[in-house]
Amino acid sequence: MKKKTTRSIDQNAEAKIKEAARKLFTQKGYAAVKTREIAAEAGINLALLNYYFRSKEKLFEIIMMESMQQFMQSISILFLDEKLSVHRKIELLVESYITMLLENPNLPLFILNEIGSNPKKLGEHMDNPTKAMREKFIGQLKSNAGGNKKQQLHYFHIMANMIGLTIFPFAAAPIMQQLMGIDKKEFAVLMTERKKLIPLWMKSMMENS
Amino acid sequence: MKKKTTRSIDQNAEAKIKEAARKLFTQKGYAAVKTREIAAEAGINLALLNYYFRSKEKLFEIIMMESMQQFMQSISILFLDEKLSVHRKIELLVESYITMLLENPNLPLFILNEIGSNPKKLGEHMDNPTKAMREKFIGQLKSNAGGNKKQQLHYFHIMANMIGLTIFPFAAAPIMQQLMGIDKKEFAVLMTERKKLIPLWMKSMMENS
DNA sequence: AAATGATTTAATCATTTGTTTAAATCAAAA
DNA sequence: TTTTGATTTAAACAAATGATTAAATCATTT
Repeated sequence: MKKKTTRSIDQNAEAKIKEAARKLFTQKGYAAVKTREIAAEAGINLALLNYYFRSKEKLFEIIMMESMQQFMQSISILFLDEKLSVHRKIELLVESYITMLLENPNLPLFILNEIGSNPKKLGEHMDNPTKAMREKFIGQLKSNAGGNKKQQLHYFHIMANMIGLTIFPFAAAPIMQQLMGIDKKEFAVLMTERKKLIPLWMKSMMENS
Repeated sequence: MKKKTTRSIDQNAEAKIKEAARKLFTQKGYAAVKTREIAAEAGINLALLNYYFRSKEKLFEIIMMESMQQFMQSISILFLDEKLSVHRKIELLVESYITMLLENPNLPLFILNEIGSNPKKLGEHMDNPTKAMREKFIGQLKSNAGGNKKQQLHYFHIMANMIGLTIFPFAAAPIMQQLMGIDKKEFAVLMTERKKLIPLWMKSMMENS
């Protein structure tokens, strides 16, 4: 009995296919990517794709699930902590997200698209800890209406702003760069600046709304 | 000599095709939409599509161009005005954008996607007045570093925040709605709230950055 | 009414695309 | 070495897809 017989020295085909698929799917979306393209990018034969993953759709499902997890997992760990204040959580979330997005710049658009065309399936891609954390955070936001004079900002605005300020520049990077004449290096610097800036903005936003 | 012989009473085929194409393209993107689908949605024969517009790609080009113009035109008119302050311009822009996006909720994702995969073509879809206006506004932003104590916020941040706060909720609407249990009606109300809120947030952001 | 030219249709073509099949190749076990 | 089972390949299939063709239909002009 053998578990695995690695034939090629470099990297086994399964991993190469997944890597190629992830790159292409996140870049161009499901429909625009052809199976032959994935095979070529992976440097393997077309039939291998269906041998390892039963179909294009199955392969996509896997990529999608992993991307989603990567997207959610950045938060779930630290967000369950009861002792952290909302502001501290925002700091941690923004920091961790921007770091992750600098490595995976086209994750936002990919996920926005996929969920946009399949809103129902969102729940399936999320594990329970993630859901629990989200509930907790929203609860914490709602019950945070403490000693403020003015009425509390709707938690939708707070979530939308936090996520929007963090994620949007990545989704719009090509436009922004082209439109404002900024190259990839400057972009990275600016995004790193935002790790500190966004929490400040969020704070003043929540205080004098 | 005839200009046009409108056969069908309701609406001529050309317009119906364009309308169907716009709906489907903006919903699912170029590759995911099939010519037969457009024909069915428009309630016409497949060959008509190629009769009026030479090909799927040509049809898409038209939809894309019109969408882009719709997106840019909201701004170009009022933004050339020298006498308006930056803050007043922000108020006008946010107001006008949100109004337009409530009518066309999937325009943002559509444009982000298309430009994301074809950054070079961005310039072609923009007319000169639009470019002029953009230059002017950025110039106004840069030279606005007046009497502030702290150093001025990079204009990239200002643009990114203004556009992000305005547009992102629409791009992420399906996720947000699903995740936070908000229906379309509430969503519209919240977006309308943001017409007033975003300019306030932008102000405090630019003052104590 | 007949002619004209625009509009619309059904049928077909050629290519692309996802998937399958049957055979070849290779590494490890017997 | 031979066998065994996993891995890889070339070739082919069936359906989907963008586009074309040739004929039919309709509204208007003559």
